[in-house]
Amino acid sequence: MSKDIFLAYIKKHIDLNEAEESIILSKIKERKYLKNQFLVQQGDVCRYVVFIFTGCVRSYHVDDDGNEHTVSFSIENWWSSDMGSFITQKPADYNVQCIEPTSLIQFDSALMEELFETVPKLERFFRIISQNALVSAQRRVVNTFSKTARERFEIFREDYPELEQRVPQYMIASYLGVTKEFLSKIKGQIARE
Amino acid sequence: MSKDIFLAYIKKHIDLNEAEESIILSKIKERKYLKNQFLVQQGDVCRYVVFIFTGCVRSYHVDDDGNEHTVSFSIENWWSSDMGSFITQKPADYNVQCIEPTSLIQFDSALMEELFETVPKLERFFRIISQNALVSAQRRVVNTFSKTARERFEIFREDYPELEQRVPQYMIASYLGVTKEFLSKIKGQIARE
DNA sequence: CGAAAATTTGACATGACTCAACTGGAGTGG
DNA sequence: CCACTCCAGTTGAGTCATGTCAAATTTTCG
Repeated sequence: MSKDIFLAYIKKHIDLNEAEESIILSKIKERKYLKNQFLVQQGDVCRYVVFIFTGCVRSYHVDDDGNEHTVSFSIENWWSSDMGSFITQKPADYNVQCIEPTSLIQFDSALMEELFETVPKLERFFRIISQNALVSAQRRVVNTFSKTARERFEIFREDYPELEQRVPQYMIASYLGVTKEFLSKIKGQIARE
Repeated sequence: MSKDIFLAYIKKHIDLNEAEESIILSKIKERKYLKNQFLVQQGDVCRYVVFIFTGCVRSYHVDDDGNEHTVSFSIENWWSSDMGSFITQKPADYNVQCIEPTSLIQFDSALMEELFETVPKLERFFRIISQNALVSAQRRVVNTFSKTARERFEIFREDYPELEQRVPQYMIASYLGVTKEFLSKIKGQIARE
């Protein structure tokens, strides 16, 4: 059952006993979204952090010129949210939208706190997750500064080989920080070699 | 006393009782570094996370072409480390170097785990800290993609007004993701207005 | 004071963007 | 099942933001 996926995922990072497992199972439930549905819209307050069973979700910011900038793609066994908005309860900087039909667990603040109280180990779990995400985000900053668009694209392909198939090219461009036209030219250039 | 700064800082995020405070105080001690000393060198394994009382520390990556890319500046009441290396015990991607005489606390893995065991609330504390840092890092990625170098510089000035005085310009340039020459031209342009 | 480091400035080069036109599916509906 | 539209992707010409390199100037500090 899909909730077990979640337990298995937690147990990659911390140990859980039976009691803790059943507490967690009792508090979470699966929810489904359709392709193109929004989990958060930029400007709204983000009420949930989600854990994804199946599907794919994109977080992106639309700037003053109307250009989209993809912050992250989240797929099976990963998290998504506008954390800044979730924590501060201020308007979200990002849209969070399903780009496939998606099945997930939604955690609101109350549920989070309840889980932390009843299973304090989960603080550790989320600490570890957050630290890992921070390390990736910093690496992305450095890559953006030190690599050309083409290199970043090649790294992206290696790091997330499945995503290139699942995600429209213009979204990948906006994740890499280039225009869709330029990414297309890069692909052309690679193909010609 | 400077260790109290650390307690006060923790207490901005979580509550501590007397017992917890004294446990923490008993386990930490101040250490001083001179200007230009390295806390970590790229390629070494990072053994510490540090909390800074006074001074300033820079994390930066040197790429294959020999160019520096600043990941972060850390000053009073903030953290520094190569988290990726600290967590995985693999060679560090970053240099972490004092750019002022710096007084700090060093936490190695053993001390971290000991603190987490004796004061479990600290897991929560570090979760919160990490989440906040993640939010900033993501915002930085989006800014890099959506703003010009000049805009990024102006945002930097607003966000960290003190740093511009304390940090050499070429390091700021490498934090913003531009060359030192180009940042100089931006400043010239701003001054001329 | 003198040497090294940091910053400024200018000429030139280029990676990446803009805009506009074109191509090629993937629906949709008549 | 064809015609039409819509959206994604491609391609090319021209432009711009930023980089490179080298020289000149200023600041820092032993």
